[in-house]
Amino acid sequence: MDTRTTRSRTARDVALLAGVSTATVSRALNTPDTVDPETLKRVRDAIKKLRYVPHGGARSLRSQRSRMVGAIVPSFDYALYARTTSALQQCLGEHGYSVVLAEHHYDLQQELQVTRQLIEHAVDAFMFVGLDHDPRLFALLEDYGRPFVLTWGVDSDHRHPAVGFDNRAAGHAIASHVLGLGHRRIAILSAPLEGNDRGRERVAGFRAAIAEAGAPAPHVEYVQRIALGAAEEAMHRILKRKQRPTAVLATNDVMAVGAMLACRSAGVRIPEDVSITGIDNTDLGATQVPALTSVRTPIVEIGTAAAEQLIARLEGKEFAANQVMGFEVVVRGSTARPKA
Amino acid sequence: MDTRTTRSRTARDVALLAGVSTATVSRALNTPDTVDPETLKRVRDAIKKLRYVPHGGARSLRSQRSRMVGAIVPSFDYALYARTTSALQQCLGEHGYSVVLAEHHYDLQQELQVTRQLIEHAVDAFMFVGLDHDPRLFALLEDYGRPFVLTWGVDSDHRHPAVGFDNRAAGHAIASHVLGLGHRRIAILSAPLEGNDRGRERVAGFRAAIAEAGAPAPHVEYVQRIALGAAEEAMHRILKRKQRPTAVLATNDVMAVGAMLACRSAGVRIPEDVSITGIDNTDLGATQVPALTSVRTPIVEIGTAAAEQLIARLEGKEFAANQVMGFEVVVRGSTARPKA
DNA sequence: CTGTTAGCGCTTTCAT
DNA sequence: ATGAAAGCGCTAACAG
Repeated sequence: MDTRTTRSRTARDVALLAGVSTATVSRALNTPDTVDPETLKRVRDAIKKLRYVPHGGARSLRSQRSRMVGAIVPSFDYALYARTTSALQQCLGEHGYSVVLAEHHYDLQQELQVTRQLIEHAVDAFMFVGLDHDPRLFALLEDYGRPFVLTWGVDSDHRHPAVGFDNRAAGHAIASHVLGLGHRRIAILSAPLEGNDRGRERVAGFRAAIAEAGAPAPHVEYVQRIALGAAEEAMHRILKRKQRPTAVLATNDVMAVGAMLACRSAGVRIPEDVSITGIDNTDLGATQVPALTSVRTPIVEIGTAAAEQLIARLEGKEFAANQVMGFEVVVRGSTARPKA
Repeated sequence: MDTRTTRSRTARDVALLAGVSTATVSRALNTPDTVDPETLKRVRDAIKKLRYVPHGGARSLRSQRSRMVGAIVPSFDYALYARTTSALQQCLGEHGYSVVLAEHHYDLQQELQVTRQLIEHAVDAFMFVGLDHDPRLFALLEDYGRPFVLTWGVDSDHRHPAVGFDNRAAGHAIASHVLGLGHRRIAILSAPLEGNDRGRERVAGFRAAIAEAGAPAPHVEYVQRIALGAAEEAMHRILKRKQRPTAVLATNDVMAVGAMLACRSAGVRIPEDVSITGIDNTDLGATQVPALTSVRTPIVEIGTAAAEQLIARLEGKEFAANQVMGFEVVVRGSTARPKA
């Protein structure tokens, strides 16, 4: 069964109604200033009357560009990527590009797969999250000449265009805050690190700061999935250890809030009994009682910068391939000096 | 500058390498069982070797279908739509469809605009949120023969396919819970209602329950945007009123948590001084102290059902156009009997 | 400024 | 089971 039988209006129909050729219809659409104002009006009227929408497939077949950009994120669920993508869309939309969004659930194989699918749909350029990717992904993008930008990290070797911030430095900064309060027995609550360079860098930053301060090496507790429930379970495991830490550094806010839930149900007071920190400064963390100490990361700026870079490249303009943005530790009620 | 110069592999290249015609390449891809197993293998090897990805534009030009589905939501930011869309993608992905996501920021004009853009990109079918839409949207979809499904509501007149739940009943249910606790002086904290049938229905449900209980008509305070800060401001306005309500019904969890923030900063205790309720049962609300009383809505089920319906329609199978799902009031610590 | 023409890469008859 | 050939709707090159 063909559900598409109704599609009929083509440039030909518009041309007929306006009394011009299809070439003129095309010009009216793409380079209106090269068309006589009167003709232009006739064409536009015909377009409106027929509710004509050009066929993007035919267009991309011919012109080799679709004006679509793919944004491939780990998960829609995590509010951060939603905000970044939203900013990306906003900016690209203003320049006439559509955004095709896909998620890969932290599976780099699936990331490769969906990218292939989007290349098939003639997507012009890509935004990816993080620096860790399957080598075949880069080969594919190279093969098909698709510009792309990595986000949420800094590629210090400048092997690929990337806009983001230094996750290791962010981890270092918030760990330093906690160490500065006097904590020495510290645990790390870590998201799964496979194919997750952001998490890995953050943990590396935690460890570096702890080592520099001369404190004992931290226990690292891994969380199965980036979800409140999983983080809560992991925190319960931490709380059951004989040497309970006085501070817990989580690799992101979701992990940290999960830890808070565990403390509440176990009757452990924050920050009196244990200090907790997140990273990313989400609403989820900021609205807790006590409010979560975290790192404000450049969520929206990343999306905007990524969009601007891609637009520049698609239009053959100059662009800054590698951009490093700032972050800021936001101290709130979930951290305090350790007792005695 | 052409950034796409690298694109070269076509069905022709594959055909040449495999020693067959392009027709056979096409068959190998689309109807493999009609191709000799040996030939099939040769073609598949060639495809792999050349890293060939078919050109979707050409395909959709010829076959009139792109295997893309558009999901058009008010905002990526609000976690709910992200979850629904995620479920939609999951389900469609398993059937070989890609999802193109777009947001319209509660602007029905812009919704029409992006839909047009997606039709241009040959999107086969659509999911929209809510029942309120520009009449021209339906005309456009009709014109181009694109199946669509509305979500997050029930179209009791069955004018359009819709899967969701009864927002009015949900509002009625949670208001009844609050009334049952003995509250009579009630305020409503409402999201902007323009083009937002979900909110409107929820408020209608609140009002109906209040009227049925014989309580005085509620004050309705409008929030500028669906954002914590805006809701917090609105709640401060409520708290400044001479007759302070004993309960506040918010049209969703974000509004409710914003109200909680205002109470905290104003030293108003929840639930002793004021009870607060949300709708949608998000993590944001569930993790507050006290935890937010809310309505669990069928977030994931909606996405899955929408996907299943669209797949069925695209494949010409039977489908249930209108599906109504359940919800459930989740009572937590943010509601209690009013004092004295 | 506008029309004619060719062809983008693919699928689909129609032959064989 | 496979190939030859036509053509989907559009844009770019070339005339005029």
